[in-house]
Amino acid sequence: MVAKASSFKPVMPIQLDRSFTYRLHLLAKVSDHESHKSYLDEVGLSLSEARCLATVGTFEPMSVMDLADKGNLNKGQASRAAQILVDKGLIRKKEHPSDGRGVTLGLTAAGKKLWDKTMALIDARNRHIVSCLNKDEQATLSRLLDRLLQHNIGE
Amino acid sequence: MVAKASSFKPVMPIQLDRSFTYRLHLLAKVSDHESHKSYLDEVGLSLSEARCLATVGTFEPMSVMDLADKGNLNKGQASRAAQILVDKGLIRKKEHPSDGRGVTLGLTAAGKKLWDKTMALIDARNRHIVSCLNKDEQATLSRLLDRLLQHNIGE
DNA sequence: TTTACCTAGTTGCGGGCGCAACCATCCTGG
DNA sequence: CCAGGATGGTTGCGCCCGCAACTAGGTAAA
Repeated sequence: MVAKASSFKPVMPIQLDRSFTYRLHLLAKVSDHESHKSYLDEVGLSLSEARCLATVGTFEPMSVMDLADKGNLNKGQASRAAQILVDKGLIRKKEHPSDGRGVTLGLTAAGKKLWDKTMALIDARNRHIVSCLNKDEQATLSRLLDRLLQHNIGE
Repeated sequence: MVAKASSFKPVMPIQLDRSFTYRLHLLAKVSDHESHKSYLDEVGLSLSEARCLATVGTFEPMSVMDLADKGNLNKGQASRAAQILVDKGLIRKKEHPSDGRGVTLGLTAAGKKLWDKTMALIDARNRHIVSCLNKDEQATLSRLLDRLLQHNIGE
């Protein structure tokens, strides 16, 4: 007999590992994990550091709050992420000219150099992850993603 | 003039917040966050606890390694998650009959009751998250997800 | 001007997770 | 039998993140 401790499950209520949230969570985890390794190898930055550098380089000059918005972080995390990159000499923190509370984040020269490499890496990762889909399928996925995001953000 | 600190960006190399990894990461984060709140409200379990309970209830009897496999956790996390649910009186840990190292995880009576509620919740969350798509679109998304997972797992 | 709120940013705390070291138990070959 | 390796499970450490408290600087109204 098979281990008897369990009750019968004649019909599985839902297929746990077929559910959207399960697969979505898994795909994001795998994708993040691969990206993390890639960024660490190629530019010596963790996933979150690379994302932060990419964001600052793309939208500079920006405040910490801007970084939080664009990077989908809370302000605490944005503050810490920025500080890490400042400590690494990749971004610069200046005081805001007219508001004594605010700061202005921007790339240093070293940061700019690494930003170029990082953006290329991010691009490569993005192309790789969907390389199993043809152009049409990629476009479809993109549209569905947008719909899902719009529907699920701020519900 | 606009803040001068930044260099010109005549052509944006890639649209950071349009990239697949960005949107995927964001969608998963939002989805997990909503699920977390829902589970906490309705059954008093965190996201990971609810997932663990759902998994054990679906596949019991199972070992800690089985839990790690089915729940996409490493064995450390699986061990801790199981212990938390044991401490909450929801699952039971028995020693494996023939292998002194192994344990056998299964639901307690209280765990079974909460499992029912939890599975209903997970089902509701899953239906809600894709409720903005019609049946065809959901099926398409499902197929694309599977392709992406197959391509990106163990690359 | 002074009081009360608002906002930008920092920091402490705790949970989730990956990783690696570590035990205990088993298995296999000599 | 016993030495060495494989395997199941636990635990310590560090990173990432959400949350909330806190500081400091603005702002508006009495």
